[in-house]
Amino acid sequence: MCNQVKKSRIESGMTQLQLAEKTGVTRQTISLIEKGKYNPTLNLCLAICYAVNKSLDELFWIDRRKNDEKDQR
Amino acid sequence: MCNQVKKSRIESGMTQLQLAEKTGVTRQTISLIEKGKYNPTLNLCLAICYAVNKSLDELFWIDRRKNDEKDQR
DNA sequence: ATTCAATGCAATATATATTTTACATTGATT
DNA sequence: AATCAATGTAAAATATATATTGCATTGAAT
Repeated sequence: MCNQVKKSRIESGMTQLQLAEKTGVTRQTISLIEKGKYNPTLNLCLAICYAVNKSLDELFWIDRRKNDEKDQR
Repeated sequence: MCNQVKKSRIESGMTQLQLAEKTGVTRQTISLIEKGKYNPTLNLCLAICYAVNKSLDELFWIDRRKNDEKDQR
């Protein structure tokens, strides 16, 4: 519902663990990012992009949040 | 040399302080991001995009790092 | 030559992203 | 029905993004 990481990872035929290893983080980190419960770091976003061969916009762009939505920065 | 934040901020006619206020962070945070010394959070990247009306790719994309470059995640 | 806005930068404090370890569930395979 | 890979999740620990405060410099304007 938030980002396209899970979709792209599956399209790339990778498991969470494989993507985690390829990007140098933990499986939980990948899991939580896919669940939209994490606010990942730019460098990690880029690493994921490289791993699944997508751009930042393709994986992480979110149309301008409505101004009444709470954001956690 | 790393991202296009400073360039886009200036084109938008904003000062570091104005961009900081608009994105809900501190001036130092903006300063360090522009200097490429910070690894900002995705939500902050998005807030900056919205503030200067650019996409993630336009502001933050970095072509796949050479594999001998150190990365700090 | 002063003033002031904009910026760079440093030290310490705080919030939060990420790790570590561990356990539970589901679905496929045997 | 037992095993195993893939995933979800939780608590505590660690690393690091961000805030806070404060001072220095530069350049434009007066």
